[in-house]
Amino acid sequence: MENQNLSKIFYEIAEFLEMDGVRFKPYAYKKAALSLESLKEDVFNIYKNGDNKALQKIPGVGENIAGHIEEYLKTGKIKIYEEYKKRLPLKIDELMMVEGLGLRKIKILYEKLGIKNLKDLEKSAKNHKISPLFGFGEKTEKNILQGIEFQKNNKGKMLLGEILPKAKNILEKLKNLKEVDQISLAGSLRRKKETIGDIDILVVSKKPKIVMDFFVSMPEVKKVLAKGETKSSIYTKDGFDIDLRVVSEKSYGSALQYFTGSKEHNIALRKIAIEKNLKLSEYGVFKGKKQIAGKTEEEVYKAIGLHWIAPELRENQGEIETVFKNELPELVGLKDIKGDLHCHSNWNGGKNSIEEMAEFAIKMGYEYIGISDHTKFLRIENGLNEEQLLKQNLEIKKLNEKYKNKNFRVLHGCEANIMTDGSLDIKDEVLEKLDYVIAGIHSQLKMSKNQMTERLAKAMENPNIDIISHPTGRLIGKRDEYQLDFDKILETAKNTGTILEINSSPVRLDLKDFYIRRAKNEGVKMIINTDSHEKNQLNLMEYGVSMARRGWTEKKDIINTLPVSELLKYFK
DNA sequence: GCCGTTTTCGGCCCGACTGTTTTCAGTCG
Repeated sequence: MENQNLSKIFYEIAEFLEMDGVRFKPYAYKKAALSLESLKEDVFNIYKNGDNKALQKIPGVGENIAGHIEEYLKTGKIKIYEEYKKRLPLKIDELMMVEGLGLRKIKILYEKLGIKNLKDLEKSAKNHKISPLFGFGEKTEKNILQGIEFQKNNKGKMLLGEILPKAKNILEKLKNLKEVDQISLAGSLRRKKETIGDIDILVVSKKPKIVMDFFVSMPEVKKVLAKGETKSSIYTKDGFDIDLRVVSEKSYGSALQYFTGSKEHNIALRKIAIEKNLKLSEYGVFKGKKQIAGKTEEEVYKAIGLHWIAPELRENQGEIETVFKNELPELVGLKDIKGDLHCHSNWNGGKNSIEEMAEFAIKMGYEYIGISDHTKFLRIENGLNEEQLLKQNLEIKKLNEKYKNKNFRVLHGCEANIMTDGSLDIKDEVLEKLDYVIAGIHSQLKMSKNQMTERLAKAMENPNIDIISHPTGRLIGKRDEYQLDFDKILETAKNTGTILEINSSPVRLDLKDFYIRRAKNEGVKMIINTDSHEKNQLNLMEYGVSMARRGWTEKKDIINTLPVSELLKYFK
C-alpha cells in the first residue's frame, strides 16, 4: 500500500513550498497528505480500477496532485519532489525539532551557512555564525543551542501514562490557588493521545498576573520559556513543557475547545462557523462583533449547529460528519468496566498473591478478576506448566468459596504462548479446564508478514483460545509492531469469535486507537485489560479505556463491561 | 493547488508572544 509513502511525500512537498514562501499551496498539499493518510482504500487500486479522474475523487486531490500520484505509481518518483530534495538537501525533521526554528529560518540557515542538519547547526551556533544574520540575533543563537540540548536529553514524546499523573499534580497545585476560578487540562493530554509532547492547562481567573507569577516560580520550573498576561510556558526539571493560558469566564468554553484541539478539528469547526457567517476563536463564537457563545464547550458547539464532541474524538477523522448525522457513538467509560482478565500473580513473575489481586479488584468495585499467568515456554517469567495450572485451578476454586456471598468471582485463565507454527505451549486438555485462555506472541517477533499473519490466524482458530493479548506487539518508542496483515487478522477474529485485547500498559496500548476503530467497524469484540504484574497496576485500566474511546468504541464493543454470566458466553 | 447548499474565481483559521525590528515576520499552538 503506497498511501502512507505518498502522504509522506506530499507533507514534505508542503514543507519545501513553505520554505520558498509560496502561499496557500502548502495548505493544499498538506490536505491531500492528510486525506491519503487516513484513506482506507489503496490508491493503487483506485487508480487501477479507474484512472486519473478516479484519483481526483479523493478529497483534497485535484488535477495536479492526481498527476503526481499517477507519476509516482508509474515511475516510483515524483519529479518536483526529487528536484526539491536536490535543491534543499536538508534534514528538515531534525532541524524542526529545535524549538523556535521553523521552515523559513531553516532555509535561510542553509542558504547563508550551508546548515543541513543538527550537527551543522550546533557547530555554527557555537561559533557564533548565526547571530550576525539578518533576522537572527544573540538570543536566537542561544535558544538554538538550548533547543539542541533539549533534543539530546529528551528524545521524542512522553507516554500518556508517564505524563498524566504529573500533569494532575500540577493541576492540583494551581487549583488550590484562590485566584483560580476554573481549571482544566487541554491539548493532546485531554484528547488522551498515546504520547504527549507537552502539557496544556487552561485557567479562568480575574487576577491572571498572580496566577502567572505563581506558575513560573513553582519549584518544578527549570526555565521560563515565555511569560505574558494570558499565556506562559515553562520547561520543568522533569524535562517537559507546560503551557498555561488564562482566560475570562465568558471565554472559558471556547478557549477549552480551542486549546484541546486537535488543530485539524479546530480548522474544520472554524470553517463551519464561517459558512454560517460566524467567527470562532478562542474568545468565543461571534456574530459580527457580538459574542453569542463561549462560556461552555457545549454552548460553543451548539452555536455552530453541532452537538458536543468528546475530546478523544477530536481528530478530524470523521467525527464532524458523524455529528451532523447525529450518529456519534456513546463512548465506553471507565465506570462501565466490570473486571480485568489479564492479571499475573506471584505464581509466575507477578508480585502479589491471587487473593491480594482479588481484594484490590473488589476495592475498585469490580465484579470479577481473571488470573492469567504466563505458561511454561516463558521461563524468564516462571511460566506455569500443565500440572501447576491445575493446582492453581484448585486454589482459585477455594478462593471463590470465600467470595460466594460477595458477588465477586475469580476467573481462571492463562496467557499461553503462541509458538512459531501457531500452536500453544500448553496441552488442550488442560486449557479446556480453564474459564478462558489468553494467547500471545512472546518470541520470534521478526517473522515475515505472511508467516506472522498465518501464525496468529492459526492460533485464533484453536477452539480453546478466547483472547489474543497485545495483538500487534509494539512497545511505544522501543519496538515496532509485528508485520501483520491486520485485515486478515480482523477477518479471522470475526469468523472464529476470537476477542482482541486492548492492553492498557502505557508502553503497549495495544491495540492502538487506529486499529481499535477498524476492529469495531468489522464487528470484532474487544476486551480492555491491564496486564498487571502487581495489584496497583490494576489502576492502569484508565489508559486502555482512553484508547478504546479514541477508537470510537461503545459499551457493547467491549466484553468486560458485561456481568460475569454474560461475559462467559463470549468464550468459545 | 483545491474548492463551491450564494462562488468556476477568489478565497484559503486565528491570535499571542518573541526577537528582531522600528512596524513586523516568524513561530507556535
